[in-house]
Amino acid sequence: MDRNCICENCEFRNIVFALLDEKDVQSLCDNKEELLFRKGEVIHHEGDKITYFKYLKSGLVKLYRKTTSGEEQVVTITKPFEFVSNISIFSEEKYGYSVAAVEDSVVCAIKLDFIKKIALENGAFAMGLLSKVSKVNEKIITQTLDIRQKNLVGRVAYILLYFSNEIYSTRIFDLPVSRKEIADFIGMSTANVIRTLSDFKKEGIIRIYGKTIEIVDVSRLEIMSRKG
Amino acid sequence: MDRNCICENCEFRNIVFALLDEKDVQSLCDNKEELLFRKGEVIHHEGDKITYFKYLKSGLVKLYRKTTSGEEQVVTITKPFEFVSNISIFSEEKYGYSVAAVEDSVVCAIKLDFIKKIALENGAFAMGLLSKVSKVNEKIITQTLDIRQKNLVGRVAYILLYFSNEIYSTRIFDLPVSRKEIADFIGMSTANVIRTLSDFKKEGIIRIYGKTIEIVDVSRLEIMSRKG
DNA sequence: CGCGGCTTTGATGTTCATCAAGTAAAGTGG
DNA sequence: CCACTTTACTTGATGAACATCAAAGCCGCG
Repeated sequence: MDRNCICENCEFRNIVFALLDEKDVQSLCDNKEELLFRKGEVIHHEGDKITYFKYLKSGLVKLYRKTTSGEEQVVTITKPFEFVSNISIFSEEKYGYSVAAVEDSVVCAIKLDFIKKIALENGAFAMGLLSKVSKVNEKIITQTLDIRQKNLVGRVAYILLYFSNEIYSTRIFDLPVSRKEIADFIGMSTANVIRTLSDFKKEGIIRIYGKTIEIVDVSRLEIMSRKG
Repeated sequence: MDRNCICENCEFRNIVFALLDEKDVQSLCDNKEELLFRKGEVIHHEGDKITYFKYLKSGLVKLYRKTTSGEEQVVTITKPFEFVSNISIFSEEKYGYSVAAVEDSVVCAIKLDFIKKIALENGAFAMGLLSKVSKVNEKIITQTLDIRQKNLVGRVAYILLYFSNEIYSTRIFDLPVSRKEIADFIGMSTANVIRTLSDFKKEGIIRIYGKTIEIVDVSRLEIMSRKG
């Protein structure tokens, strides 16, 4: 029982597992699996039964769903230590959204029953979960509403700033998704996303080398993001 | 201590307060306030400090926020027993959204600290909250994504079906909001919302008597809602 | 009964999707 | 490693969808 548990030092512990005692962290460790997904691989499909509490340890994933007309609608793209087994994990039987890796990703999966059992016994832990779930959902809602209020130019600018500020924290980065995926994310046509990126390039706001984007003029991009 | 507590029979008890014992329900009763808001009155503004756990007992409310360009963006319109002190109540200090009554409404308000205290001691109760919060958030996300994927005609059809099916459960009802508010909800211009309603009327899909709407041909409306 | 806000309709212009055709890039199999 | 195939990207031209503007009708309220 005194063997080492790597969960003890997991960064995620401070986010929702801070309030577990040693015994619980130990059995957490026994109940978890770490899974590697390569770029492009699907972590789960919408409609799959929810049996695991999953979160992203490293990499990058996209949440998406199929629309009635068969196209793909990207809900959000999210980085480590946000839930992956979004959104409905504590309210539904089945996933409402698919999740796929857009970069090589490591997912930590814990049996949902186990999480629920601990939460029932430990109100503080349950409240930690509640707070985290709220935060994640709130982010998605805010982002979706933010995007909705903008026009084409504003949306493309927003996405570039999102990757730069929220995901990579750097002015130069590799786009982890295709132009089409960006289009599915912001609800515009692929051709117009590309056109807008070209326009930004012509105006000297960004530089493009294939998948690599460099933001040259952050403040102008911010202005464009604030509506159009 | 054996005086009657009306909370005991409140319909909301079965939704999240089912797992409280008598003592807790009693002190819940002592800690709550019921507030009446007239149509048009604001229940709280975005940016206000969150101190109460609030839910709608009767009536109808809209969640909304101001966009950067100063317009109003309606997040959702929600009926009794959904949270009003949405969305960030367990994760933020301040409201991210305003809430206003669109019909005369009764709101039950309980000190948030009190709710948190109970949740910390009672994991089952906390899990009930978690489940309910997830469900409410999920609904908002799904609705926002559903609206986003539709065109003008589809959005107007969707809203009519939403009021008819989700809110009023009847084919003939009084619109609780102005045309402009519908426009702010579905992200289209007021003029085009009106035009589309007129078109539906001309085609015999609905009948309009001022604020009163009668849905004549549900199935055609459903077809229009499924994309355009 | 007159004023202001909500509603309606038409005309005009902008924004954006779609289509098409071509180029670059990235797999695939020999 | 090269030829081949496929998939992603790019750009222009066209038309559809939608916003905006303006003018008029309606309705409630003081």
